[in-house]
Amino acid sequence: MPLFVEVALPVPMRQAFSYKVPDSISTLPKKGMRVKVPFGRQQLIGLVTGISDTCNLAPQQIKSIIELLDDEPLLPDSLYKLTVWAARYYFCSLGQMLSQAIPVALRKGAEVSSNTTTFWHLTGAGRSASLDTLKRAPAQKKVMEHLLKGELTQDEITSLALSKSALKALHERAWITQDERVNSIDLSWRDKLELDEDPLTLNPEQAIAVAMLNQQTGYHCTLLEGITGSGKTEVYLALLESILSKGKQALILVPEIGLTPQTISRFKSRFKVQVAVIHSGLTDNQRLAAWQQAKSGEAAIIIGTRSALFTPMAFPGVIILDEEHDSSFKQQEGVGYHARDLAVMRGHLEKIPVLLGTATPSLESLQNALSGRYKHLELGQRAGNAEKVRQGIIDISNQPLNTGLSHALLNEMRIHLDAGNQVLLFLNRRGFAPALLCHECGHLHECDRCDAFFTVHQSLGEIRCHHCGNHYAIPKQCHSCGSTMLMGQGVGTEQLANVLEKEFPKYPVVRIDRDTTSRKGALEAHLNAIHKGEYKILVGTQMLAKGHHFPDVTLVGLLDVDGALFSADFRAPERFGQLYTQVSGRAGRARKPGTVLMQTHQADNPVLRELMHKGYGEFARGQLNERKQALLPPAWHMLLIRAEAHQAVDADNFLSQVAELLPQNEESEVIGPMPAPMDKKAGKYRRHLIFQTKSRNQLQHAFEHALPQIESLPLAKRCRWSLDRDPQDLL
DNA sequence: AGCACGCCGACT
DNA sequence: GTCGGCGTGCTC
Repeated sequence: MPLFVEVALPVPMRQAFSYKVPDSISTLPKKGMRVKVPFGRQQLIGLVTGISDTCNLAPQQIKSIIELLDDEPLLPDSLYKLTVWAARYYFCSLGQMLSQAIPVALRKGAEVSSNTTTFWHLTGAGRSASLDTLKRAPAQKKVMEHLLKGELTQDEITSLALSKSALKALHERAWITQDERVNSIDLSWRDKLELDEDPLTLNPEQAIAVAMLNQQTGYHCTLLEGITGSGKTEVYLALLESILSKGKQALILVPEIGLTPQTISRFKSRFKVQVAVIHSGLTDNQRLAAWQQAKSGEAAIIIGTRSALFTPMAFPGVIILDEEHDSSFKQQEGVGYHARDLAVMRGHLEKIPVLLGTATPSLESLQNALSGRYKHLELGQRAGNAEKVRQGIIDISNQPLNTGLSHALLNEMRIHLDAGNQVLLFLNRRGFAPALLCHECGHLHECDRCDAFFTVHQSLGEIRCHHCGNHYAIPKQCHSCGSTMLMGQGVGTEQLANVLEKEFPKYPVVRIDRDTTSRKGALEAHLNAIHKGEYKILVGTQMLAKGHHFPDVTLVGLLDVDGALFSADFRAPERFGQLYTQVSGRAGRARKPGTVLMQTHQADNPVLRELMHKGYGEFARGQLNERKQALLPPAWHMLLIRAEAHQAVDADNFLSQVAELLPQNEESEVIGPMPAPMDKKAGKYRRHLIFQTKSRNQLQHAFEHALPQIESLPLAKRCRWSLDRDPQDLL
């Protein structure tokens, strides 16, 4: 009887493909095993998603599997289910989602080392046999000579390039034999957990949080809202101790490994267990090794970024997601999955607790905590006796500015610098100047491929578009009127650093942005130098705010508050509130009191005032209310449909047709099509359509219904389009 | 997503 | 005359 399998392939088509299982394949394929199949003119590796003895395709259309790559399903059932759920939720093909969920090495067909090892050794007959009788079988003689020295594993046989047929012949002669032995996996940590250092004494808040967490059984999601310095990591460690001592593993997700080496080393140095750290510096094979350690249960703790969410665990115990508000947990390219949301779903499926930690909860998690879906734990006390920061607003309306710096800020900087401290300035614009302006005709030089101005990079002698990478030498004459009176308009980090060097010649300046840290290890080197005090003035973009601790920084200046508050992006205020809270929580730790100053034209802005005086918690609740009023996430649910075409009308018409296919009523709304905030990018026109519904299920059902019709629209082939569920930004 | 086929501009 | 640009179409 012929046997057919359904295979999910890493292609964007939302369908499975059927293949015949040839007689040459003796093992029965099972759901979740990898197969190599012919696909068009190429060969792909996919996962079996179904087995059946019938197929309704015409026989000549069906090809056969080339190879079955596994002898058992690759993923535990819970992870397979998670992936199926995610593919449905994010409206992508199962194959695409599955290929996100397995290590690259396995995607390329690497072998999963099995739990057993095959050993070859001599039999009694073999030992007493005379090698002279093998004169005419040199290959067999070679095998015998090797085995006389001791037994060999199958892998060693392969690497010694010993002949397979010689092995077979000797086996038939009963001179040699093989046996399978279960690999010794060291799981001793499960029986007796040993600590490498003593836990710190918890303060009452921490102790209560740990007690609450330890009470839970099965699935539970907890938001741990702990202000900077309140000791969240110590709570994680205490929770880990109880999980590990039960013989269960922990998966810890962090925004970016390179940025939090201190936190990682705390996990590593507390327990005498194997810790698998999955970071971007690993090769495909190292990643696979870490994956297998987690799968076998050898690694008790697994620490990684977004993609580590899919790491299988033999003894799942807990998932901890640190800095849960961080936007890097949402994948931006391809399938835009959110590791935080999937972590919660994984916790459900594995029946284990999930802990989300942050000083500045995302509005999504805050809403869940307030509504009671998540348990809400708060840590409000700072460990140690750091003093509260001084905060202030500098009103720069009608104030003379020196390259974006007010007198008030410069004076304050001088005081802090002269006292021997460091000063940190945030400016969210890279480069020298955000635009090149003609002083005579007022022409601003615009990228010819995007709807954006060129940024001037003085040191590189070029103008560069930050949206597509397009760049030219700085023009000598205006492109519009030919005047040579060209000047930079606005201030970027490069120019700011230059001016500060002149203004404060005694104090070395360092600039941290994507331009100065693109080289691998450059960021770490800069951070080290800052910690050693080699620099006194730190100029940087958002990336300087992420998880760094600078104990000698006593003054933080935010130069471009207005830009952050008045953005086309509905999440901009939330992100600003998080940034502000993170930096003000870090200014002046230890004995030194810190000061945070914001320059703005909107000194009376109620949002700013609320953030300053009432703190992030109140601010976030206010923002949550505004989102509810505006029917924005997380109150409503959003799907962003992006379309891109050479002709703007193609994208427009396509999205209009999509809009027709979607329901519009009191609980379901379609906005657009409208030009994307960056209308033209890299020479293509971009349009957006937003589909919003009151409930998650409405969105799911309505769009699932519309999707096949959308895919069959003729225009769907004329433009490039993509779906982004729960979009992080609309740019 | 790849990969091939296919039809129009600047080069040996 | 060809090499190569990317538009379009197909993949069990």
